[in-house]
Amino acid sequence: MFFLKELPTRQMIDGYAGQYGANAETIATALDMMRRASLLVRRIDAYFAAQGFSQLRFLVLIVIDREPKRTSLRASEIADRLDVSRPVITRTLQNLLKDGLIAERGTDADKRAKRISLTPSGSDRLGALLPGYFRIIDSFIKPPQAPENQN
Amino acid sequence: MFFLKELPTRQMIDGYAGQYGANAETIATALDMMRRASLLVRRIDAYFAAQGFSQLRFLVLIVIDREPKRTSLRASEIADRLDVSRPVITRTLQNLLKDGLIAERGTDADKRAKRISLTPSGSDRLGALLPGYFRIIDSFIKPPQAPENQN
DNA sequence: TGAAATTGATTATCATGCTAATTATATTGA
DNA sequence: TCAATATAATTAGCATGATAATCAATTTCA
Repeated sequence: MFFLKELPTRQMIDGYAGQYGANAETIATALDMMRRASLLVRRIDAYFAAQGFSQLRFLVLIVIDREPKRTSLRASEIADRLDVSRPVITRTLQNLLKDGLIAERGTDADKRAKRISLTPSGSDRLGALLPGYFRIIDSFIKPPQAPENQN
Repeated sequence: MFFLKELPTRQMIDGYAGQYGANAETIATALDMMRRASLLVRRIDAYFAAQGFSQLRFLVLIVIDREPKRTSLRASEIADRLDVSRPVITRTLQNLLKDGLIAERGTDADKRAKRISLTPSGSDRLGALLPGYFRIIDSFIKPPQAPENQN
């Protein structure tokens, strides 16, 4: 996350960056992108929090659901598809399991591994969350009224 | 942060979003922005962590340093300029104080408030961190070789 | 003017990210 | 073949984000 509310003016960036040979235009573009993305991520996180959920749990359900030709993934495959450390995957799966949104089965081939699949309840939950998720993203990019700054 | 490594194809987005009336193009743009920003924030965080620092501490130093015509800010003014909760500001200031990078003085006008200023050490630290910071941002936007995917 | 409300800052506690270390199973190769 | 190495997953413990509750000082206004 990028927490600076008021981005520096081009002039200010020059004052900092100019002496290091960085391009102020480039820096301004990157800072703006980070700030905008942070605001969007904030909204998305707030949306999931309001549903007693989290973006990461949602993404776990998504990667299982979207996998072509398969209904389950190993924990390690889920970890491969998400840019989050393994222990966080473990904990997130434990929570999803506790809530009955996924099911685990051992694998025959490798006794260490687990196959994770969505339960009907997990599918339902995912389906229930998707419309709001897309609505937030959609309205963020092309706002009905003024976006940004909610404080 | 947005943790999905492989963004969904346009087709896949249509499969999810189309039924909810969202524009797949818009969604794809937003997901791409979030992913790119997340990767950049990761690099920046790694940079500061390698220096035993953090992006937030850096931003605190920046907002004090860049304030025109003043050499100190109240804690609450710092909080106003950063999109982070007050308790996090308190803790971050405590750490910066412990490291001797900022100094605190009470205010005459309001005995609750604190005026925060950079120490020479804090100024030096900020100056030492800036070049690397801009270099990362600069090279992320226009990469010398291939960017993205470090795992 | 003094009780009520507000404000600046902090503490307590929780959630969620991380790395390092551990456990159990599989694989490799001298 | 069996010791060494690698891999899947977990546990332990830390850092840093959040909210709710608290304390002290200030401001408001009946």
